[in-house]
Amino acid sequence: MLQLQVVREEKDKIINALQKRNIDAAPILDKVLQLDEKRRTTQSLLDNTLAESNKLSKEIGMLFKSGKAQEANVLKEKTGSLKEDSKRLGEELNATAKELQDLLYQIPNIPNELVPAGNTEDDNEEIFKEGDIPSLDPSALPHWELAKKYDIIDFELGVKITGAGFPVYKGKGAKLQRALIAYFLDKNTAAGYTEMQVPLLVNEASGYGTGQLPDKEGQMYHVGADDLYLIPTAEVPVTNIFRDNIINESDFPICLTGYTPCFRREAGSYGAHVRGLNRLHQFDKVEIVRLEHPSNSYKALDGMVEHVKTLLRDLKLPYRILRLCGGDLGFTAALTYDFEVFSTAQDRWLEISSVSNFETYQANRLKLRYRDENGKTRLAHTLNGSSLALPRVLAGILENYQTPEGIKIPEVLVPYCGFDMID
RNA sequence: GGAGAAAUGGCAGAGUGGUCGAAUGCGGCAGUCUUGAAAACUGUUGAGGGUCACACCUCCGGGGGUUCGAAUCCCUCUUUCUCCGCCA
Repeated sequence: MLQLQVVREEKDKIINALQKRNIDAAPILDKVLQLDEKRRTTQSLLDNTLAESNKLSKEIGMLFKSGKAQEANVLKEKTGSLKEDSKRLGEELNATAKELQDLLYQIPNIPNELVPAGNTEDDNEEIFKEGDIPSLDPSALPHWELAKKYDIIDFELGVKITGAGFPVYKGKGAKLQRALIAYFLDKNTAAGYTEMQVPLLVNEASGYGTGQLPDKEGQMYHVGADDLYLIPTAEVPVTNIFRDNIINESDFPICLTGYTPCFRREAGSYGAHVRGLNRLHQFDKVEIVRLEHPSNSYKALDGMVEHVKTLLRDLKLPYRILRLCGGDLGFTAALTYDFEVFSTAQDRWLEISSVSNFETYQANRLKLRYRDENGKTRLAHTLNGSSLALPRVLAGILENYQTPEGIKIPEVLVPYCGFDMID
């Protein structure tokens, strides 16, 4: 959520910046400013009314104490109309504040100046590419065929138990998955991130805090009986650890990592793009989250990108990094880098990580602040990234490491797996 | 799931109708002393709105009510603790 103060002071700048998202923000910002004005006027009227009746109450108290009950009763009568006024003004204020809040929720984050203009994923900017694309045998298979051939992932079984998009990992497939999780967590921990295990269901306030609510509730599974949401990413519970917190400036940076399953309802895709592991309702992911001082958050973002690079380098997977364009940028992000692994057998890039700086956008909703050197509270910056999303890494490994003899295990994972070949 | 108790500032904890945004202790910050640190001492220290700055307003788990006036009384919800039951 944008800060009101920023909207007040930099309206034109915001309108300009949001054009990159192909949004004309002028009408909504005008409405916001108008409501803000109204809110403040109403607040001021209410404050004066309350001040008046506070004063009278004090006087009445004094009078009663000194035995002047009659005079007190005269004053009492005066408070009646003040009470009505303050009730009416209070309701008006609440209604205005709510309307204002709802509008602010609808405005996405301001893109960083590095964000390229553009409408779709085709307009994303490739900024880095590394790793050799292996030349596979013409008989090379996509991962869903390999999964069947070596009996390591069973999609039909998942359909029986739950439904489409809930695969069952079997034997060496399950073990490889567990190895990846352990490996990623170890790497993240070594890089200074503290490992956390967090709840997989969150309440409504947490959903609002990181921006999944309102508007995107359709993407999350909702447990109606208890009004809880299954997390779509560890970002939600991990970042919400700090909701309503004021932290010391000296505590920056705060670096956390966590492994969780992620649950996404993901409506509306089709064909090969959802085959196999490409798109699931339940998948595993290791996430990194950082809380940063505003002056350091972009340096931190670069640091996170460098860190994710090392994971892919170690796995010897060919990948590229994209800077997302305005049209593809997430609602809450100011700048996002996507990592994609090349799936040789599918002949396409698969997104496996998304690393973003949210600046103060989430922090404003979370009321996540720090105290600066003058003792003033200011909003912190939040960042997060996948390190990494498991299924597509798995797909990439299966497809790129396949040989006529079987699927080789990337060297760094062999100690975690306890085997070096799936055959 | 049943019975009882409780929810106050970063933490502990006082406050049962008016002068309480809230005693006190710890912690934090600044200073004195010290070569430096510790200890001791002194001062300071909740958040939000509002204002050029003040004034002023709101907040004692959430919501509602009684009252001229509520941290304090009433209703309700949530959470925590103790005991019992069930259970990985």
